Amino acid sequence: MSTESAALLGTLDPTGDRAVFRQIADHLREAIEKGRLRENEQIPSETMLVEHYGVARMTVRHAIGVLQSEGLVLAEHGRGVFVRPRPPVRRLASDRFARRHRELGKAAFIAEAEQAGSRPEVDSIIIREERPSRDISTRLGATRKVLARHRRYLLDGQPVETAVSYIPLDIARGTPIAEANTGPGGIYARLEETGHPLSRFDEEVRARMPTPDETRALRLAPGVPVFHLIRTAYDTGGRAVEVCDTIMAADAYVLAYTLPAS
Amino acid sequence: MSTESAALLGTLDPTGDRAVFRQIADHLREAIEKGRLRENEQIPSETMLVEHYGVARMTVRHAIGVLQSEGLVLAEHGRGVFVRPRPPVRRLASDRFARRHRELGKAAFIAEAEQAGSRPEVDSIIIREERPSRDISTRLGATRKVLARHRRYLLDGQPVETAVSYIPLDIARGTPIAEANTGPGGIYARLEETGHPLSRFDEEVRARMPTPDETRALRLAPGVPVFHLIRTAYDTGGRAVEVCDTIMAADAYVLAYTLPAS
DNA sequence: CAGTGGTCTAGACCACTGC
DNA sequence: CAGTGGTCTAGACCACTGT
Repeated sequence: MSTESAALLGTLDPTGDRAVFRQIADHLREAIEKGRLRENEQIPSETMLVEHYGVARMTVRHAIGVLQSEGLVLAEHGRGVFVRPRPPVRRLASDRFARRHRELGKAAFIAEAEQAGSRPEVDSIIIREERPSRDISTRLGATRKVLARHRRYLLDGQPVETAVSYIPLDIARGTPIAEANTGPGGIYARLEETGHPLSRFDEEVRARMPTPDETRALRLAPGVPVFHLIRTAYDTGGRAVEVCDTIMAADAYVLAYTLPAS
Repeated sequence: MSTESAALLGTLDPTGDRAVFRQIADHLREAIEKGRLRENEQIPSETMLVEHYGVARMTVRHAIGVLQSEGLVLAEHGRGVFVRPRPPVRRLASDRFARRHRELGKAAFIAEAEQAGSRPEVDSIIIREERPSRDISTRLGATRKVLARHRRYLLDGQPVETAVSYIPLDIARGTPIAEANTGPGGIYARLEETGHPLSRFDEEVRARMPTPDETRALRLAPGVPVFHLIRTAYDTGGRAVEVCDTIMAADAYVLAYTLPAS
């Protein structure tokens, strides 16, 4: 492997003012981008890089740390450092909450996953009454008591999304919305049955690095940001009847929207 | 300051198996989240943290590196490490390409910025004919030659967004679309005038960590992901007439969309 | 100038993986 | 067991900031 890495990697430029660890990171990044190192392939070990470049081990580790925080490689303790594969991507279409889907009788996530040949699961379900944060309360029209539905979604055992729905208590109490199983079509179908036909959803999208809690809940690799979605559902009377706060692993999703031109 | 930091920070738990640098990062993160360290406030210097915890300097630096990659703090050489303020956020509404805005005669970016009291600029403009990538070509219906319009947007001197528009050459050639200044309402207004009234836009949203090029072009701080938007404009005949590929600093934007319920 | 962060060394010991 | 990455030390010298 040592002759291979000599071809794979360049040599340091000692005159330039670019830090050595950055030059090493540049070499490896280029090898990945040019395809000389492929997905899931192991990059040269720290020992080999130390020998190849003639630098201290901490310098090599620093370079690898840069690539990790860029999301390009993943270190596995005792095995090696590997080029990160692009995970399969779920595409969320802007019509995913259209009524015709609800009428098919399955919750959106389950139906989509099964169609894609994945095994969907929902766990960590907590349903309880809460006093909403200021932000949630504002979005729900100054509501003071809500039903909160927490849950986590998994595909083939891999967590991909956590979500919390907030529904004003006067709407949710005594309905299947307060049950673990909300029945065919999910809570949106129940809202429409109980006097709140839906007119539209407003969705806000943010992206940021995860908190340690989110890293744990979604088993995120280093260098993977999260999408933070806040969706508000309105009934035909213009009342906000649900706010859904969702965190998703950004490398597992493409969000698709259609915007009107008129 | 040393007495203050003793109150600010906890003490290490030598029995637990959580690494020392993680414990130090946890203490600082908690201080930031609980508000004991405010926006733009300097955190204790490396020297102070070394004394407070009785560890090597590299250990303290590792802890600070964790917080940097989470986007919580920003190190300034020779000054100190500071709690990152949340930058002012631009909100992109889903009606931002509605015809009524174009008819006001200003490009969307300029109009929005001036209304918000910011000073908008556009630079790095490159307009040239290109052969599109496979992906762009597919989105434009297998077009083989396109006009590419590269540019960068700034607010108050701070770069916030880079964008490249691709327009099939048979549509763009000989029109103001091929000029640096496309005139009132921008290229969408010109497309509508030249036989391509617009019907809708499809927009795809991704988020990931930036490449080094993007870090430079947008002057991104460590720990800030980017939004990657790919928007396709369709005319009323169903033809894709433009693809716009945009990279935005994710900490400067909230994307807002409206989804239909029916 | 003193104080700050940035880079780098040359070791040490540990924990995990796979044979 | 050998080889890998993870943590940590105790120094060194440098570059930048502000007074």
